[in-house]
Amino acid sequence: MNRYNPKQIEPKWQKIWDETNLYTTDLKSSKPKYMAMSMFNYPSGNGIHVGHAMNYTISDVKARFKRQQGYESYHPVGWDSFGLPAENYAIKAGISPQESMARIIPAYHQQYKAMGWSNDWEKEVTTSTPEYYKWTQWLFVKLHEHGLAYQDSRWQWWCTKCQTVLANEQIVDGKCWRHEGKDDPIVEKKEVKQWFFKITDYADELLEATEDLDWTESVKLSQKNWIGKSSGAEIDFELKGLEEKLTVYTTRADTLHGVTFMVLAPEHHLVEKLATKENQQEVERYVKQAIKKTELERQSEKKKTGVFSGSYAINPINNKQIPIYVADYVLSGYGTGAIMAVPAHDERDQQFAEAYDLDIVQVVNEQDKLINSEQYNGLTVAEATEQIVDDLAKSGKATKKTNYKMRDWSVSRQRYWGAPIPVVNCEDCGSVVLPEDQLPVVLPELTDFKPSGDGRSALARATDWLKADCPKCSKPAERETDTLDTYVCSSWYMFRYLDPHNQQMIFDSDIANNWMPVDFYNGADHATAHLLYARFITRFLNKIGLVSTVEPFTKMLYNGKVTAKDGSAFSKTLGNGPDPLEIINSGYGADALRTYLMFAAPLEFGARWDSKGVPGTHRFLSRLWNITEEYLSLDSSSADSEAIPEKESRQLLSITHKNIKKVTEDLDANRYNTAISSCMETLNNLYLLKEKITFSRSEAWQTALESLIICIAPFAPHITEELWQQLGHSDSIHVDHWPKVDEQYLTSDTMTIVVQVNGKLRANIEVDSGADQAEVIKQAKANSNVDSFIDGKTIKKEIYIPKKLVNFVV
RNA sequence: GCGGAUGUGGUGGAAUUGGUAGACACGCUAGCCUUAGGAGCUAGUGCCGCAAGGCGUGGAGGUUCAAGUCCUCUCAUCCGUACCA
Repeated sequence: MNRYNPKQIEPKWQKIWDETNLYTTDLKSSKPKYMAMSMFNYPSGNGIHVGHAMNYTISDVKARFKRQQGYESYHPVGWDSFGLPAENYAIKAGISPQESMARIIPAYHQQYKAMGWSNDWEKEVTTSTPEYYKWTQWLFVKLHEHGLAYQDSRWQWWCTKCQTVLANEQIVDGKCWRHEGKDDPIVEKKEVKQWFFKITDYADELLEATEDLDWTESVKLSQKNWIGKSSGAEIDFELKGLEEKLTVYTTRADTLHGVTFMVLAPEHHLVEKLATKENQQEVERYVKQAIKKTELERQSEKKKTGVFSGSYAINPINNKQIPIYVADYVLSGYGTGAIMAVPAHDERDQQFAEAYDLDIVQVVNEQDKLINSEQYNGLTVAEATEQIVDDLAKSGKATKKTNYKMRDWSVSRQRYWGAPIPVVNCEDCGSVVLPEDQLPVVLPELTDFKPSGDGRSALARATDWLKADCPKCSKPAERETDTLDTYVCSSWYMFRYLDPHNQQMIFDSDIANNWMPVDFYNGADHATAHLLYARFITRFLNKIGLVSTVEPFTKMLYNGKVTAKDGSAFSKTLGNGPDPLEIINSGYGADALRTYLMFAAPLEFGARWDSKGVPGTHRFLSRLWNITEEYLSLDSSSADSEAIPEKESRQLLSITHKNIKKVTEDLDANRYNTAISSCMETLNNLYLLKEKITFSRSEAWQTALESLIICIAPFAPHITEELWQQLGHSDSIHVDHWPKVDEQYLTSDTMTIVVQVNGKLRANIEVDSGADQAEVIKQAKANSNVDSFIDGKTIKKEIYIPKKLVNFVV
């Protein structure tokens, strides 16, 4: 008998699948479609790690399951190949990012294939190729055309290591998302001219649609918090001795009588004007020092600081004079960058008031009613908020206003390795976006990829490339040296997967309308950034009529990460994670690795790495192999091999169909771990049955084995393909083979009834399936163990749960 | 702080509408077998107890014939977030 040898069969089938294009998707197929994918990979020199193995196996199992069920299933593959690591590597190693990608990506091909993932390689997408980024640039042009891309000079988070601007989403614990190590610097602020995408225009619809998404709840919640909608009002305060007004945003207009001071953010444009002569020096000093501070420093400072400006504002509700302070606990980026402070009802204002000895006036009592508020006394908070804003609005001093935490998406990066922003800067016309027919703006080849040193990217060194004629006035001008944030590339790649070679359009709308949204999407990261950007861009593509869907991903599963045995993260820098290829090559094979990762825990939990785990699933697969080999070695020529007794056949088919039902339901519901355990249980039962009943080349045994193998196929594609073939099939198990549950085998002649006395288990009895309540209770009482507990006692109550349980209360 | 989740054997984890707690796997124990291997097979394995039986899902109450599951309080851990006016 052959032993199970993954080292032999896995490469064999990988080669056959490749040669027969088994996983090439026909996007125009008449079959129902299914698209399952994981967030695509950022290729680095290190190759795949066990976390990738986890992510892509999840979507692969899904794609395989659907393909077996008869869907035209698409499991795409691509590379998010622009970005910093490749550029930094290029600076260090002295080879161009183009060159290093050309080396790295083919190595990934080998690894993906070794994992047995059913990717469609004909439609592979690489974001750093001009064929792809032409359309990333095109997207920029279109967004600009529709008023959703604009340029603005702003204080931006700046990573000194990357020498580039960062979006809020790219800051992790006050540090750059690429440099969050212990010795890495905290981010700084720098005023830079940037391009922005106006995602805030879509804030409301994104927020509203979030509720209905079939996504992991925690991601939905993060997105809601990230958008951070709040309803309030803007209120104008007149300034003593100044023409200008000070506008504040508040959600608590009801507390207007409790305002005892105003606070401006240090960056506020009125700070300079409001600082009186006596206070000027101190204000300037404070502002200078506050702007330098980083978010991390502000966080660690528990004490509120600030300075008095010397000026006063007039409270529009009662004309009282209120002192104006400058303090860094007020942020310039939120609301209007200025607040009305109500120390009695806001903790931060209270801390500030206590530190600077300012008045605290309570205006709301414990019953949430207004006090010390003149004609508004007695109103509830909700009533007063409404009425005060209405009253002030009559004289134009207040307007209702909705505010969002979410900022516009900054997309400019001062880096070489990205899609050039398709803009020409002309002395006369300013920044001019290129017309479509001048795309792509191809990234020039360079030898030195370091930022130019003047705040611009390395592209400033490409002197020939820099020269371009202004599309408006045709005068000589200079190209933009910033490139696009890589999140732009990844915000629309799922569309390109559907039409990767199209030279005329970003993608074909007919195909996209058939295939979008993606049915299943998973990943262990990017809850807010990428997943929000992709939703935004999809909505934009819908608005301009390119696709009928508004959401990119129907189902999003936020899976857990693979961690060390104690639950701690594998460190990238230490490289202490297990190497999937090493595990495969050591003889356990990809099937055992895949099965372990999917079996170890629910997908949302992630898997804890246990070095005994893969040997465990390898044992399971070996047992599947061995029983099949033993079955195949039975004599198939004799007449009595045809059939086994009806009762035995029924036993076999009963466990078989129970398993089919369980696995089908679990795969649909993404409960992979219990699907696998059901298959293990079924296999154990087959081993037991083989000793108890006739083990022969019979239809029942053939069906039992084949069904089990089909159910395991999404997890372990190689061994199942091999056994399928050995069982006499010439087609692939992976296409259009999924068994139907036959209900007749799910019922049985007898049922097991649990018998309790006073809620405690006393017996399990087997009764006829047709038995009624009286009959079941009669048999329950007849049980000797039950009898010993009820004998001589009065039965107060008999509870009967049909087909399940009897409980005697004595 | 706030928001969200999760607490079940030595370990990872199972348990439809409340109805046999611990499926499946790892580990461990004993026995068998052999081509002595990273094997394979069989049996056992929540805790206490010789047993009958009792106890048991972070803790304390409660509802119920019956609670891992529902309610109240409480503790712990993890994740997200960070002065959002």
